[in-house]
Amino acid sequence: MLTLKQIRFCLDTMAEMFPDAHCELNHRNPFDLVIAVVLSAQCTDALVNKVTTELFKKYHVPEDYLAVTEEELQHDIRSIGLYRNKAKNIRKLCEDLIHVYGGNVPETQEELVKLAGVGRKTANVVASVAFGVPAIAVDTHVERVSKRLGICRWKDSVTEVEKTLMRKVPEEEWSVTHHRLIFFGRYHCKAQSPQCDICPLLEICREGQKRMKGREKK
DNA sequence: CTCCCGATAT
DNA sequence: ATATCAGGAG
Repeated sequence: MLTLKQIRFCLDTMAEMFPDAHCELNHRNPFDLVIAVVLSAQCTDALVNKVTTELFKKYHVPEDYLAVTEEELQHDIRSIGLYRNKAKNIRKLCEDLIHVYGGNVPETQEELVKLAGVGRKTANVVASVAFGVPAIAVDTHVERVSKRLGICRWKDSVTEVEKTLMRKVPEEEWSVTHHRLIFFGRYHCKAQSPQCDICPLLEICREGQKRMKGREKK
């Protein structure tokens, strides 16, 4: 496990590598963001943006998603994958936004997670990006990077990864750290081809050193 | 735990 | 051909 000082080194290095790490899901307002993040489950953000470019021209408010049939919405998001679940969730989510929240998106994680298709990770992204609430959403990149570097343990659940990060990173840095971990994971410490050979964190990375050793015997 | 699922990289 | 992608519900 990394020391607090080593974690600091990781965060500072990632800040240099990705000084402009930010939310890459296109959106005009909190409502669009909720839709985009729900759609982004198990799907690249590039593909989500491709779909929402057209989707957001057709749908603007929760009522719009209820004005068409579920089959039509499925068709409009079909290239995303998991489109049956997502279409159903989005419609239920829009109903609740209208009936419980007066058509507005709630601002706290507690309220957000009650919405259909919105789990802990999505709630954190929306609260953080749309409303400036300090949060660390643990997605596949944050989890993989935290485990490879040794910020947390391999066996840790997503909830435990989030707790560990919140404990070891100052609250005012939660949101930027979250985005830097994602960029680091998405563009450098990639799932299938991590760039260990040119990684500035190799000296403190458990997994990276293991991988580089396994490569010498070739 | 399984299921949902098309697009893309490897 | 297979792994992976800003996961969540049952």
